[in-house]
Amino acid sequence: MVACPPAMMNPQRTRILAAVAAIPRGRVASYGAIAARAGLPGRARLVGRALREAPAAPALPWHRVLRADGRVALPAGSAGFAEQCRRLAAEGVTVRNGRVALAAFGLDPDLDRALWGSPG
DNA sequence: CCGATGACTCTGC
DNA sequence: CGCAGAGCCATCG
Repeated sequence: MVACPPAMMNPQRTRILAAVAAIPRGRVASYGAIAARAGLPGRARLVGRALREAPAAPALPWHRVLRADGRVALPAGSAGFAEQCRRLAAEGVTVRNGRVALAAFGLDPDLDRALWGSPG
């Protein structure tokens, strides 16, 4: 029998999920930003893995996580893609052709720095 | 240990 | 805007 699925509570993943959960409603953030906020700079892929293997968190606003260019990371046409666009729209986030204007809905670097206390 | 894969990102053309 | 290459790191065979 399998000891334990890879979905075990890891400190790293916990931080990632926490960073995702910290995204304000109606706003979006990139994988890289989440990774950085989770203390894992350069591990954007890890964020994707965490989200992919973290369906155990129904309250997790995973739909607020987009790629660095504001596009939905999921393949267009997939269930997840539609779901993400739907949830974003429900929060007032304008999704245009599977893409979100980070300039309008993305977290401002300056404001982010002020709120999160990142070194500047 | 090595090669392949992936909800990533940056740079160059 | 699109495509290709390289860098990145964790997981799997």
